[in-house]
Amino acid sequence: MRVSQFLLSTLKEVPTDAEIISHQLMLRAGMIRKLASGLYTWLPLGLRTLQKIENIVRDEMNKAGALEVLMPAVQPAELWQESGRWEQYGPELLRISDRHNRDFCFGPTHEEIITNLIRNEIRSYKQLPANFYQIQTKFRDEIRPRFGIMRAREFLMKDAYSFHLNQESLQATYDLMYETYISIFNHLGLKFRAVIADSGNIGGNNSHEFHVLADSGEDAIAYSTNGDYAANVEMVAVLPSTEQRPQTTAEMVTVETPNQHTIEELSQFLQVAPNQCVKTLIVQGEEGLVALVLRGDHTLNAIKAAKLPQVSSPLTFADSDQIKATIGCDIGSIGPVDLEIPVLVDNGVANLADFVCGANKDGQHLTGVNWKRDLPEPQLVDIRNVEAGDPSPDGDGKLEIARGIEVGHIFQLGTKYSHAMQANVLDENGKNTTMTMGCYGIGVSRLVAAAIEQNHDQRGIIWPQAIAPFTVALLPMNMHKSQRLRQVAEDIYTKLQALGIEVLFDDRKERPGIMFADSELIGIPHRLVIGERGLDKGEVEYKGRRDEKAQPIPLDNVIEFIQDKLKS
RNA sequence: CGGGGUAUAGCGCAGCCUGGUAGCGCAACUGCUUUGGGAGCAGUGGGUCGGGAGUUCAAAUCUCUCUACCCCGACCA
Repeated sequence: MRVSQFLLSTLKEVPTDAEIISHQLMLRAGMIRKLASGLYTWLPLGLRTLQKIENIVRDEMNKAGALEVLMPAVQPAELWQESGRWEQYGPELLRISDRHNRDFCFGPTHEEIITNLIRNEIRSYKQLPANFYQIQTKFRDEIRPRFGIMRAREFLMKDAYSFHLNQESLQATYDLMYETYISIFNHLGLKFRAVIADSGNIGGNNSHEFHVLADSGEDAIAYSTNGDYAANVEMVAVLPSTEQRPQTTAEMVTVETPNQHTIEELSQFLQVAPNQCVKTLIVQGEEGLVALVLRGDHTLNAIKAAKLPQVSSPLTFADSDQIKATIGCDIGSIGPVDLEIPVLVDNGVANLADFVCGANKDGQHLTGVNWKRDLPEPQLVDIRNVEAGDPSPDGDGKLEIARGIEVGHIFQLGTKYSHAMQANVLDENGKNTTMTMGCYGIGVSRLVAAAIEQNHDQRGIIWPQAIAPFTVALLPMNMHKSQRLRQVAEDIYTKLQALGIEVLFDDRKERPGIMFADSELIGIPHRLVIGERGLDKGEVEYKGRRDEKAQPIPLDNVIEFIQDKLKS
C-alpha cells in the first residue's frame, strides 16, 4: 500500500477524552473515530488489524470443528420472552420496535437465536455434538461506555454455542474450546492467562476467563506461584486461618474519635495498625439490613458476599439514611458490638483479639474488643478479596496478583436455555432429551485495544507481527530529489508485494522525521529506510520496532533479509 | 441511575470573572527555502462560540432551560 493512496490520519496531539493508552494511540494512529458514546467507526488502518484478529479466531475455530454461521443482529422479543430474559436482562438490552409496533432487541448475545435455530434443525443424537460460531456485531447499552473500543456499546464478538446429548460430551467440547482459545491467543502473539471465573448472569457453572496481561487491566487475577491454579480474584476462596486467637489483654473501652471515619484516619488517630481494626459494612439483605465485618486492611469481595443466602444479589450497600434509621449513627462509626441486625464476619477477623471497631455512636469507637467476652462468637463467612501472599486454595504455593483484560470467556450452560426453549433431540432409545449447551465468547474488537495496552512505548504501538496492519514500513528519504533512490524504493516495494508481504510504502513528499514518527506511532514491526548515504555504500537500513538501533543491509540481500525476519 | 465536570475552527486551548471587532498553537491549502527524527518565512481558507429562551442599545461572556460528551461507582467480551 502506498501512503499516498491510503488514509493515514495520524494526530500529534492526544484528544482529551481518551484516558487509557490504547484509546489514545488508536485515535492518534487513526485507527478509530468516535461517532457517539460507545460507537466507533473503524478507519482503514484499524480495520486491517481487526480483520487479522478475526481471521486468526476464525481459522482456529474452524480447526476445532466449529461451523460458522451468521445470525441477525436484530432479534424478536418472543424468543427472549421464551427464555425469560426479556424481563431479566434490564436496561442493557436495547429494545426497539418495528413499524408494526412489534418488539425487538439489538442482540447483546445470541443464546436464544441459536437455540431456536438448532431445536428446529437438529432432531437426532446422531447429529451431536455440534458447535456453531459467528463473528458479529453486538450491542450492549452499557451504563457507562469508556476507554474507547475497550468498553464500547457496539462491539465485535466471536460467539460460539455447542450442543450435546450429555455432560460428558459438553465437557469434551469445553476442553477443546479451552485448548483452542490458548492456541488463538498464542497465535495473536499476546501474553495471557486462563483463569477460573464466575459465570455471572449468563448462567450455568464451570467457567474460565482468558485475560490478556496488562498493568492497566480492570480485572485482578490471582495465580499460584507453584501449581497451575489461576482464578479471577472475584472467585478465589480464602481459607480460614489456622492461627490461634491471641490472649485477651485489654478491657473494652469507648474512646472519642471525632471525625474519624475511614480505617486510615482511625488507625492514624489511635495509633493502631489497620489489621487490628475492624470495619463494618451495611448491605441489603434478604430480610432487612445485614452487617458484613472485615479486618481493616482487607477489602470486600462483592461477588462472594452476594452469594451468601442472607445477602441480596447483586450486592447493594445500604444508604446513609437507612443506616441512620436502623443503627442510629453514620457510616464510619459502625461496629459489630450490640448490633441489632444479622452480623456476618469474615474469616480474617475471627482470630483477632483486643481489636478496634465502631461504637455505633457518631464520633466514638471501641478499643480492646474481644469475641465471646464483649460480643458473641462470630458467624464466619468468606467475603474478602485474596491478597498477594495468601495461600493458594489448592494448597500448592502462595498467590500472586496480576492485572488482566478479559478478552475471552467460556461457559458450560447446561440446560438453562435448551430447557426453557425446549430444544430436544431423540436419544438412542428414541426418547426426547433436552440438549446440554456450552457457550464460548471472544471480544474481537476489545482484543485490538488489549494488544495495544500490552505492547506499546512512548512512540506508539508495537504490534505483534500476526496482527500488525502492515508488516514492513518502507521509508525513502527525500525520494523526490533522487531518481536513483526512487527506483530502488519502487523495486523493493514491488518485490516485497510480489511475495505477499504487506508493505506500507511512504511515498509522500514528507520530511524524514514525519515518516519515522508515523511508522512508529502506527506500530509497524519492521522498517526499511532508503537514503542516498546508504545507497552510496550499496546499503539500506533495517530496524525492528523494538530494536534499539538500526542496522545496514546490503541492497542485494534486502528481500531475503526481510523474509528471514518474518520467519523468526 | 447517583456524584463531579466540560461544551469556542478538524485537534489542543485562551477569551467569560468585569457584556462592546472571536483569538492562539497544531493540522489543512498556495508559494519559496529546507530535507536522516514531528522545519522556516510569506500568504490563504475554515466559526449558527452545543441547542432554545430570557435580561440588555449590545451576549461566547449574565440568567433559566434542554442536549451531548467526559470522569468516579454497579455491568461485561
